[in-house]
Amino acid sequence: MSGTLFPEMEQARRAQDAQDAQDADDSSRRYVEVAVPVPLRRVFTYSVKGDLAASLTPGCRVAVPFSGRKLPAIVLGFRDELPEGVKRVKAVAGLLEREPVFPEELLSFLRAAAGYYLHPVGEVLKAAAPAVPKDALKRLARDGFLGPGDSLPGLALTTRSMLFARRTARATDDLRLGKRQQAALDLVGGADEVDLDALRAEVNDPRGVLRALEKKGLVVTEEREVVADPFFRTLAPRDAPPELNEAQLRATAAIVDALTLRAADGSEPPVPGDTTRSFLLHGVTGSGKTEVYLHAIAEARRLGRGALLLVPEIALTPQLVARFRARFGDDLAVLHSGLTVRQRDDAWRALRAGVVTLAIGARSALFAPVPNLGVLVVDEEHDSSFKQEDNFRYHARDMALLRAQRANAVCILGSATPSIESRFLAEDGRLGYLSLPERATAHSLPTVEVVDLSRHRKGPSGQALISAPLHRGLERSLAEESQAILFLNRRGFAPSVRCTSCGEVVECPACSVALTEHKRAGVLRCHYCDFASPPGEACPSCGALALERMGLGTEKLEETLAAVFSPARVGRLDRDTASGGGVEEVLAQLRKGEIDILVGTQMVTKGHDIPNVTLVGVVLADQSLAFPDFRASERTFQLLSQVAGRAGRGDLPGRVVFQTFQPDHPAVVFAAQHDYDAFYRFELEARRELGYSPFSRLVAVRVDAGDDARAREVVRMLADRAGGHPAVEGGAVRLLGPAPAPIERLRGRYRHRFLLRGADRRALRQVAASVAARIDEGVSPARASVDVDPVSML
DNA sequence: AGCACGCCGACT
DNA sequence: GTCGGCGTGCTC
Repeated sequence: MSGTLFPEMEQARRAQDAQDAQDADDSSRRYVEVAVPVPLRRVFTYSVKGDLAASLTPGCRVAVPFSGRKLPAIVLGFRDELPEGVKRVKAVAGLLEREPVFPEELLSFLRAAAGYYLHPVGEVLKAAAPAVPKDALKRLARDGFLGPGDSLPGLALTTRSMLFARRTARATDDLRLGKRQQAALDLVGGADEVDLDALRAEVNDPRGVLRALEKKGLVVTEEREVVADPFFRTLAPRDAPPELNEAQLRATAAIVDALTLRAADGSEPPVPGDTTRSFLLHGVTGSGKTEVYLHAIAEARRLGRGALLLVPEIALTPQLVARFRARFGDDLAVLHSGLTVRQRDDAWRALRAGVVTLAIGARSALFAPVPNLGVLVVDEEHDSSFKQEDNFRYHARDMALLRAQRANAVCILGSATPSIESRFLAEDGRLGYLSLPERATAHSLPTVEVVDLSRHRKGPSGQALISAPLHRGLERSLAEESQAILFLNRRGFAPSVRCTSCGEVVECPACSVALTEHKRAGVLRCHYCDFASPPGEACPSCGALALERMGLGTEKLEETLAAVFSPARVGRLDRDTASGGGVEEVLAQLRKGEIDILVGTQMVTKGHDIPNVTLVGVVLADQSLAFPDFRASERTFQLLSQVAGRAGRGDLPGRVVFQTFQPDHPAVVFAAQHDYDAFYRFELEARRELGYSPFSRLVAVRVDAGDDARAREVVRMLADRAGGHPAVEGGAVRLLGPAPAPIERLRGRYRHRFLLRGADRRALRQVAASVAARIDEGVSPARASVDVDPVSML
C-alpha cells in the first residue's frame, strides 16, 4: 500500500466497509446512528418505529428529537443493539425525503473528510446538504411524525415543457421576411438551437413568428421537457475541440488511460488504493492546461461519468464558464458564492438527479453530488483559497485526492507553479507527473528586472517605491501606448498612521493591528474586523497633534501615479473598487485601452489575458515574504511567477520589474528566471532540513477568549493534554508552544495557539484526536479549534 | 449550536 | 415580590 495518499484513513475505511456489509445482511434494524448538525464530534443513536426501517438507508435525512427541539439528521448506519452505556434512546420522528440526500460515494467521502479534519460530522453533512424541504418541515410540525407512507418530497427536479427552434439549410434569398422574423432567424441561426425564453428576450410573441418561419421551412421546432429553472439553460455558441499539441496529447492520453482502467466495468482499480491514477499537470502559463481538462472531462462524459472542476474563488469568471459552456452546453452546474439558496439547491438537485453531470465551482463545490464521478480537476492547485480558514477547515485540493480515490475517479491537479507538496508526491510516484513545457501561443516568457530597493534611491517621482527603473518602464509603456499593471498587496492610502510625538501606531480598538487610512472613504479602517473611524487630528494615545502617514497603499499609489504621469489614465483594482461587479468593469476598461496604468492587489494577478499589457511591476516583492510561516517563500515564488505571466501575451514583448529589498532571495531569483524546478529543489531541501511539510505534518490548536487569562489557561490545559500523550512523550510528535498568535487580539478576543508536528501521520492524528476530545469536554467560555494541515498561521 | 436549569439586579 | 441577565451543562 505504498502508493496510498491517506494511509491513516485506511483503517477507518475498512471498519466502515465491514459495518456496511453487516448492515446489508442484518435485517434487524432496530436502531439507527445519525449525524446531527451540532458541533459535537460524536454520532447519536435513535430507535426506529414500525415500518420506517424499511425506508431508511444511509444518506437518508430524518427528523429527530434532540435536546428539546427537532433537528434534521443524516442516517449513517444501523445497529441492532444500543451503544455501550446508553440506556434509553429516543425514536426517529420521521423521514424528510423519499430518497437519500447523499449517494453512497458522497456520504462515505464526507464522513472520511470529517474524520480527517476531526470536525463534527453533522456540521460537515449539513454544509454539504441541500436545504430541508419546507413542506416536509411544516407537516412534521403539524403531525409530529412523517411516515414512510407519506408522499414525501423527492430529490428530482421538476420539469416543464419548452419549445426549441433550430435553423434548417433553407436559404432566405427568395423570401421576404418581416423585421421580427429576421431578428428571430438571426438568433436561431447563431446557435445550435434556441429556446423560447431566449427568443422572448429579443422578440415579442416569438411563438407566432416561429410558426411563420417553420411554415417557410427556415426553422424546425421541437417540444422538450426541460429543467424548470432557466439557470441551467443559457445561450452559448458551441466550439469544436482544437487540435492538441504533442504535450497535451501525451497528458490527455495518460488521463484517458487511467479513466478507462477505472471505468471498464465501473469497479475496482487494478491495484487497491492505487493512486497513481491521480496526476499533477504541470504546465506553464499559456501551455493549454484547460484544453487538457476539457478533453479529460469530455472523455469521462463519453464513458457515462460525471466530472468536477474546482477553481480558485477569483478564477471563476464568466470567461472560464463560457469556455466550458461552449464545449458542454447546458450540462453544467456553476456553483459560486453569489447563488441564492434556491439556485444552489436547484444546481444540487440537478446533479443529484443526474440531469447535469458536470460541476464547476470554487472550494465548496468539492461536495457537489456529481453523479458517477469520473474526473476531478483542481485548477491552480497551489492556490491557498482552496483552504477554508473557518469552521470546517478543510483543504479542497487534499480532499479532492481523497474523494477521487474513494470514487475510483481520476484526479488532476493543475498548476504552473505546483505546491511543494504536490510536486513532491509526483516525484515520489504517488501522483502521475504530466508536464506541458511549452507556451501554446508563440510568445516567449518576459524578461524580469530585479530592482534592489536598498540601492536604488527614490525615482524621479520622489516616491521611494517607484524606483528609477520602474519609472522609466512606465514612461516607455506610455510612450509606446501600451499598458502597465502594478501589483501592490496593500489596499488603502497609508497602511498605518503613527504619532511622531509618542511613537505609537494607531491601532484597532478590537484587534492588535494597525488601522489603514482610506483617504477617499475618509476613515481609518481595520482590515481584519472592518472597524472604521474618522481620522482624528490628535493621537489617541498621547493627544499630540503629530499624526503621520506611513507606507504606501494602492490608493496612494494610484494618486501618485496619476499626478506624476499626468495625463495618463490610472485605474485601480482592489476590494475597495471592486464592489458590485466592479472587477469586470475595470478589466473591461483595461481591455478597451481606457486605462494606461492599472494598480491593484491580488486581483490583478489572476487569469485575465490583456494583450496590450507590456509592463508588469511588483512594487514590493518582500511583502509576502514577511508572513510568519514556512510557506512564505513558496507563496512569494508563486505570486511573482504568476504576476510575471501577465506581461507580454500579445504581439509586444513583455517586461517585468520586481522591486525588493531582498534581491538575492531564492523566491525572487528563481521567479525572475522562470525556473520552477530550481526553486522546487531549493525549497524542498530547506523543508527537509527544517522538518517541515512534506517531511512532516502540522496540526494547529487555536484558542480564543474575551479574557486573555482564560485563553492562556485553556491553551495551557490543551497543550498539557497533548504533552501527556505517549506519542509526544516518546518524541514521535513534537509540541511547539503554546504561544500567543501573531495577531494576539482579533475582534476583541485574545488568541493563543500551539502546534503539533510529526512525520508519523497516524501518531500525529492520535494526539490531535486526544486534544479534540478534551475540547469536547468543554472549554467555555473560550473557544478552541483544531486545524489539521494548517495553511494560515495568523 | 441551542435550549434548559439556575442563582443575583431593576421593575410592574 | 417577579422578569431576566447570561454562566455551565447536556444533548441518543
